[in-house]
Amino acid sequence: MEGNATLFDVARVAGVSLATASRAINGSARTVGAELREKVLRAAQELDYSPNAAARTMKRGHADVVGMIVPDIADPYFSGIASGVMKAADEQGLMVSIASTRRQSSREAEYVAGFRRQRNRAVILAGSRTSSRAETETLKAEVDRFEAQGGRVAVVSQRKLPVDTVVVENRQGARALATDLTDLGYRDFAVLAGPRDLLSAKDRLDGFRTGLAEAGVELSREQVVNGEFSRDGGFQAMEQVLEELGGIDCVFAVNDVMALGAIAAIRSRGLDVPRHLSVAGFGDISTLRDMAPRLTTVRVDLERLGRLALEMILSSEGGAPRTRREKCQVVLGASTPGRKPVGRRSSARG
Amino acid sequence: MEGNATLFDVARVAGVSLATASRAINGSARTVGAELREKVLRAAQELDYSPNAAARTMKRGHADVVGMIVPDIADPYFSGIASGVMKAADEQGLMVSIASTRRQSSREAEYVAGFRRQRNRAVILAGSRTSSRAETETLKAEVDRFEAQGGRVAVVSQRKLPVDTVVVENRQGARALATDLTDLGYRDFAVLAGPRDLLSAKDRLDGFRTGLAEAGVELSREQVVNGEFSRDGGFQAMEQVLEELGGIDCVFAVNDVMALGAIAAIRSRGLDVPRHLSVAGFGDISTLRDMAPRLTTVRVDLERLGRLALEMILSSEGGAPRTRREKCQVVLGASTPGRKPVGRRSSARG
DNA sequence: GACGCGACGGAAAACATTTTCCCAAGATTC
DNA sequence: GAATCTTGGGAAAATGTTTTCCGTCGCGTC
Repeated sequence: MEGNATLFDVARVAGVSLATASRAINGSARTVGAELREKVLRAAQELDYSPNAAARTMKRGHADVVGMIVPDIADPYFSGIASGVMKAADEQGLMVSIASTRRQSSREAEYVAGFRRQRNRAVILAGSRTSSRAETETLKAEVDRFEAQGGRVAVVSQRKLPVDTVVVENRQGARALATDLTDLGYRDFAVLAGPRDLLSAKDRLDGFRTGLAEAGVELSREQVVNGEFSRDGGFQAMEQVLEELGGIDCVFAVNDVMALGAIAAIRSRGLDVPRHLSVAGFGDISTLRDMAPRLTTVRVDLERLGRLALEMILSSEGGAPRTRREKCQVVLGASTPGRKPVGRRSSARG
Repeated sequence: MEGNATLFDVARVAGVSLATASRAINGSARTVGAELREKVLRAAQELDYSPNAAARTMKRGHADVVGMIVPDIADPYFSGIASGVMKAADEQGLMVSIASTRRQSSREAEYVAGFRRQRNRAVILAGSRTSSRAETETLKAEVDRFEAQGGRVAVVSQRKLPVDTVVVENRQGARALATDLTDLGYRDFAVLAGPRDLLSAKDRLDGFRTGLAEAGVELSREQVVNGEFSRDGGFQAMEQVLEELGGIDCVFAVNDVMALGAIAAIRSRGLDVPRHLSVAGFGDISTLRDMAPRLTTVRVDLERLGRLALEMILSSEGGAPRTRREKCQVVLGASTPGRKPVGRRSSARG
């Protein structure tokens, strides 16, 4: 009971060779006679044998582990994706290592390097690519190294790196949202646009702007306020809007937690959503679905994104990187009731 | 560029021995002459050398990875704890592997075994212990094996296993909540009590009952409804309460997402919180802090729990298992306004 | 009855590190 | 000036698998 029985010990106890023991335990192409197999299995049981994954990894050249990098695991958006990855990984008998960059995207490259050291079979990068050229380059260099060494990489969000990608159709979703909101009668918007260099944020803003333009609505410079991609970022951006902007009837926050912060900011001034101001978000994170008023948002199937990314990686034959586009769907809630043509809101709808 | 340069290659290019290369790169007790070290480092850089963690693990006997097991990573409660673990792990240069049991606690033992195969340095079990004797036994057996092999184990929740534990003072918190609620004038409660065999759920119920008893309030059998530990579980349990129970003025859901489900159920009947019914939860998950009305709940510092668990593990000298108790604090919100002695609620407070 | 063949067991060679032991050369001490 | 110490380099063992290659045995075939 000194702790670690090795396959060698198992073989000795079972009275067979190392090769036979190995074949009996993890079932190779070669068959092992029934009684010997039985003996080996019994010995393993008796010795509390636990195969040393590190040794196996060394021999095979890769670990049956996939790494995942997220900006913040406590953000429901990413924990949703992670949940999908983990479910799919479990079905494939893979373990998942997760690293959180705490929203410093510069750290992604470090973690990719870390996963390379572990000889992980694959890495999934979730969360927005940035528009910073330098960062993208260092990340790309690290990703190349990872792939050169035999690993696979997939990204969930934008197609910015030449790897398998699950693209969230942020533009399409935000554009559809804009269409629906203008159909409801809104004309005067503010957008809480997240960090300037975050592509998801940027795409959502762009798509929204496109949708508005199709309805003949322009978005001026002051109507777009940047801020952190978090609840607090939404809160602050909203405060700025409330102080500097008048005549707004609807606020679009480029993600749900920012919308949450925005609503908090609005309420902290004694105003009401949607009576004084309507709010829409993006993502449809589950914890917010029961909020009153129901937040108008754009639904993204987060678990699905994660699952698709993992499946893509595993089915990949090393050919050209593939792209899978995932549509999103507008969910209208009471946070953006229809406006009467006159300019006063109807208070029904839910 | 065939992918993987080994330390041997680095040594060859630098014109030194394997031993020297190793010492230069990971800095052992032995010093290496400045110019040789320089040469080695340059060679490593040039070759894109990436140390093989598996080989290192094999030699050392343990991987610099900590495993973490949670019931559901998409639940903000656990992603909060995970976030704390990951932050602390990062500071220590450790990687984190996460496994989600999808609330089948019987799978915990399997994952511990999996982490044992990986030779992980430590495992953190988050989430409630169950009261099932059989499950606890198999888990304990697996934990013993893990420890026999040199790994450390910590648990976040109850002290049910003889390992380092961060105990959440569920009883104390729920009791304080009961005290506060009775002080506010509530007398007729329903408790949405979660699964029967989940200790966290059970402890919160017990503590709540104790607090009520101190105020002279009894909880009858019908006033306690079991259900899943999730939003949907809360919803269903609440529906049951609404159908079968009358005269209730306050509902205590043993966790926040259940409270969320309960509120949804209440509203789906056209009733209002807190006008028709007050609701309290447990956990104070961050996404719900901006909900209107503010949910009365018991705050648990989730990140802290995770951090403490990791620190406990690392500082552990293999002595007797230690226990660290973490208090929780009642947060009163507008979801449980003070009742007027007469029986009508004052509508202020928030 | 020699020959080929299928099935199955074993020896041994990797896989990439870390670390112990040995050794050489220069510095220090009496 | 010899003995001892210190400093730093190298050879090689050890870590636990997987897998290739080889060998053997029994059996069917011509």
